[in-house]
Amino acid sequence: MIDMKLLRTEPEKVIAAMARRKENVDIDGLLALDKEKREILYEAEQKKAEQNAVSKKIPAMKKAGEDTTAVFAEMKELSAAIKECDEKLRALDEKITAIAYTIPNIPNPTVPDGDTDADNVEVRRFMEPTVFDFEPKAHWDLGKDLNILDPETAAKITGTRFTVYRGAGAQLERAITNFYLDTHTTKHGYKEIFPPFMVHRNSMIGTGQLPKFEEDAFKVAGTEYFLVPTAEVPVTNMHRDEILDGTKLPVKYCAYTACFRAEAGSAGRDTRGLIRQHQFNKVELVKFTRPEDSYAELEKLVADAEDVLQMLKIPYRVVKICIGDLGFTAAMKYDIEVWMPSYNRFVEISSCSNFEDFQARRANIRYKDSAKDKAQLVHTLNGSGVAIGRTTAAILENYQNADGSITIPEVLRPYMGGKTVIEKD
RNA sequence: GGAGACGUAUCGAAGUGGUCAUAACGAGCACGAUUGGAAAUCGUGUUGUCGUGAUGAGCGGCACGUGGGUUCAAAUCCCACCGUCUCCGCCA
Repeated sequence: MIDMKLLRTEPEKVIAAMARRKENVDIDGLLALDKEKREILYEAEQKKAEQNAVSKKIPAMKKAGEDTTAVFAEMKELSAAIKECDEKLRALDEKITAIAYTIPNIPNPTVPDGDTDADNVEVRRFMEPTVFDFEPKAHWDLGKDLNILDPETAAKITGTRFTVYRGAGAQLERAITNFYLDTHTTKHGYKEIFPPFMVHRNSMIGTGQLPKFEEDAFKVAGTEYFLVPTAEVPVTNMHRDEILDGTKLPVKYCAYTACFRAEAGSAGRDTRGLIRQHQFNKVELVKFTRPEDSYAELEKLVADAEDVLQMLKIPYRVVKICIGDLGFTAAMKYDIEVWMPSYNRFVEISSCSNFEDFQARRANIRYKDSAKDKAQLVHTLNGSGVAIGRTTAAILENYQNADGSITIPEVLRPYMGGKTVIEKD
C-alpha cells in the first residue's frame, strides 16, 4: 500500500517511481480525492464536536425541567447532516482505497533498469553448469522411466499440471522438505510454522495478492477462502494488526506449505514436468525487521536460501531482478536460479524480496521498543527457501547417471534411510 | 449440525439509554517515596488512530469483536456477520 502522506508531500517521487515501472496510475486524481476527503472529514468532525457538546447538556436541561423540543429538532437536523458527511466519506474512502490498492511498491533506487527477465543482472554463481559424458534426459523422462513421477495418473484423478509422486519420488520430495526445514530451523535460526493452507480475503489483501491478482488464486467454492499461493500469505498475516516488540526483531519464520496457483495466462508454458504445477511444495522464509535493517536482512535471507542449494551441490546463480520483472509488492528482489539441463539454462527456484513497509502498511504490522515509543511499521521480507518440486526436478536432472538412475545428494541420504541411489523398482 | 453463554485497556472485571470511557474495582508494568538491600506499603503514570499544528504542545474526531439499524443521544435496545467457551450430535 502506498503511503498517502508520501503521496501528499512528495507526489513527484511516487510519479517518478510509477514511470520507472511503466505503471499508469492516476496520481493527480488520487490526490484530488484525498483532498476532498480531508475537507469533508474536517466538516464532519466540526459537526460531531457540536453534537457531543449539546448532548452533554441535555441531561441537565431535562433535570431542570426545561423544554428540549427545540434542541431536539435542531439536533435532528445536525444528525442528518453528519450522516450525509459520513456517507460521502465512505464513498470517497472506497474510491481511494480501490486506487491505492492498485499502486505497486516504490522500487529501491538500486533496482536495475530493464523490461523483462532477460534484463535481470547476474550477481554470482555457485558451481559450473553440470557437464555430462552422455546425453542427459529431462526430469519428466527420468521420472517416468523410474516410475516415480506420474502426471498421467494425476490427470486422471485431478487434471493437468498436477503430479502423482510414487515410491522413491515421494520419499525424495519428503526428504528435501525435511532437510530444508531442519537446516533453516537449526542452522539458520528460523522458527518453524505450519499454517493453514487456506486463508480469507483479508490475508490475501494484506500481502498484496488481492485485489489485483484474483485470477491467479484458487478460491474454494462455497466459502470465502483461498488456497494459499505461498506460505508468505498465512505466515506474514500471523502478525496482522499487531504491534511487535522491537527488541525481539528480526522475527524469522520458516514454513512448509503446499502452494496453489491457477497459472492463468501460462497456458502452453512448461507443460511437462514439475516446473509449473497448480500444486507444489515450498518452504518459505519470512522475516519481520526494523526498517534500518531490512536490506542487510535481505542479503542474509538470500544467503540462507543459497546455503541449502550449496549443501545439495546444485549449480545455481543469483540474479538481481530488474524494474520490468519486479513484482507488484517488492521494493527489491533477488532470484536464485538452478541449472536445469533440460532447459539448458537456469530456472528460478527462489525469489527473495524486501517489501519494505508496503505489506506492513496493508496488513498494519508495527513495532515499538518500549511502551513510550510510537509504533512504527516493520519491514517485511520473504523468500523461498526453496521450492521443493523444482528441487526434485533439479536433483533428477543434475544427479542423473548414464543408466537413468539418480544419485541421491549426500545430505539427503539420512532422510532416505541411507539410500544412495534411486533406481527403477 | 442442534442448544446455550460470552466478546469493554496488558490481564481479570464493573458499567444494561445521557451528566464517571482513559473507562470504577483488582492485578500487571514503569517511575518515585520508604529500606543497608529487598518484600510489603504509599504516591504518580500506563490505548491506539485520524485530522490540524513543525514529526512539538494544544484542539477536535473515531474506536467497548465487526458492520448496519432505532434514537436528539448507543458499550447499553434491534438485526446480520466474525470469534471464544460449555453441553449434545458427528468425526480423525
